[in-house]
Amino acid sequence: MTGTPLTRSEAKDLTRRRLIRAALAILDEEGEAGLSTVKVAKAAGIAQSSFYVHFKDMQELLRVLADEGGEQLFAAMREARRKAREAPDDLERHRDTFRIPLVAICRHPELLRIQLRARYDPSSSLRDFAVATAAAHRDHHAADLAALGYTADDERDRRRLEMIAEGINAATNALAMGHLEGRYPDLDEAADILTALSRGALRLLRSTSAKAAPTERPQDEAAPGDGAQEAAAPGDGAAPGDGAARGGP
Amino acid sequence: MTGTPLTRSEAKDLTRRRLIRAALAILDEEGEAGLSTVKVAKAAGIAQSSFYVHFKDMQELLRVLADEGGEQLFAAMREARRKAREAPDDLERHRDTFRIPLVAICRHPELLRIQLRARYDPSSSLRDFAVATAAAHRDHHAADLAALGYTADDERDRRRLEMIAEGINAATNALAMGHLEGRYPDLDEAADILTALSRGALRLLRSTSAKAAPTERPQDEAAPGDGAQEAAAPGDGAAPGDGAARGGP
DNA sequence: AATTTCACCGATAGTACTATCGGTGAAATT
DNA sequence: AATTTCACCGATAGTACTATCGGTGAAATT
Repeated sequence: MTGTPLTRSEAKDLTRRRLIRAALAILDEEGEAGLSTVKVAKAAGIAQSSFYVHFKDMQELLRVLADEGGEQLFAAMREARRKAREAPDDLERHRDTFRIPLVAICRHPELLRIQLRARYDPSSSLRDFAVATAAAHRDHHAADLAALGYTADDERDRRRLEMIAEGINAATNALAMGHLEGRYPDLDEAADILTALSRGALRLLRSTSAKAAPTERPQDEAAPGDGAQEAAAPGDGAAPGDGAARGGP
Repeated sequence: MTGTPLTRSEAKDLTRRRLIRAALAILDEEGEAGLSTVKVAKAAGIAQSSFYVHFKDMQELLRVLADEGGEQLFAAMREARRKAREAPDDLERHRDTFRIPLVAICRHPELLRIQLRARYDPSSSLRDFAVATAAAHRDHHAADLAALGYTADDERDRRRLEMIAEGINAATNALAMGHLEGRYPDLDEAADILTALSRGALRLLRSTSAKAAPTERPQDEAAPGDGAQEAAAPGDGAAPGDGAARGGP
């Protein structure tokens, strides 16, 4: 309200941030097609032509947005994994592995929404970013599974881990969006479903990789201090008529 | 090559179809942002202004496209379920429930791609269509699970079935796209992963719903002739430390 | 105090697109 | 054979946007 003794570059930086903010809001509300220098500049409170004082063109603003958004998403994910590792017991910990990403998504849904849209849109300037982010999440998740003891020695197992990670990530995104759309009011329920999905897939991985290399002990090169690793998988390799029976070409 | 004795309305219908074809191709290759009456008309071999002989505006063409595409997708899905029911043994049948949708998607990837893009894009004319299609698939899948004996009596179970269906569908789409991007060359492997994911989730559903209503026999109102229903779930309600332990509000 | 810098402005040329309108010739109808 | 219909055409007015350019005044520098 009182004095705003801003230096010139501070003021510039402030408008720059206002532009980015405005772009993010418009992107979320109207989509990439609704984005224009006119709208962004107006929303930020400057003339359309002044847009170019801050960015070469809209493409550049989007690139900056992608960088920052990616950073934010990744930070949220790191945080999630960290918190999950801190959980009191292994049961809560495993559930948190799914609940925390859900919560993180719901805190900044616009980032995921924008990413989901751009992922398969060839006309999107954010496509490369979206593809890279999705890949990073997938690899991160797959690495996490590997650290849990589901080692992937041969090509096929590695691919399986990747598929599980990608599938679970897709399901996580879908349930988070469903929550935001009001269909699944309780995030804990969603986390339970994801936990169950994950367990099922990992059980498959366990049993067949045990068949492929029966003498191997997956704990060997696992992450430190993960004693109980996967409380589930009771009957283990016993799942009777599982897909494992097939011996493809 | 020889004579093309087309009646006037036949010729008109032909150009109309060419317009739709062209729009679909451009939509897939360049996205909704790349679509224009200029491009579509040119690709169909007519003048831009003649576009309006066939459609009121681009919006209308997209609506027609959505209707036809939705019909096609749904037909493919019905076909998939039908084939799955025809499979020789229950094992193959269950796997086919996942393999066939994957194959169907890969036969016409542009339809899914377009749908995935529009799903969360507020600027898309196809958004309503995409949302409706996704809901239809989810409900269809959930109904399928219910028919398998996973009855959903109370609100919570119904929601769980829906979440599983939505999660599995999202994973199916993700793996199909991954296949098309060359990451998962073998669709059978992807089907195995989906089967495993599904089994895990259904095991959860089984065990907790058995706890909630222990005397109930789910076969009662299930689809006819599904004797073996879910070969898996061996230890059944025994899964030791599953999420079922939690009794949230 | 004089000078320079620069964030911002309004005006505007250029681009891409939509949607209408009058005209044309062959198909369809009479 | 005469007339009508209509799928298609080219031209064009209108809209929305991008990106540049010269100008301005306050901040920053000298």
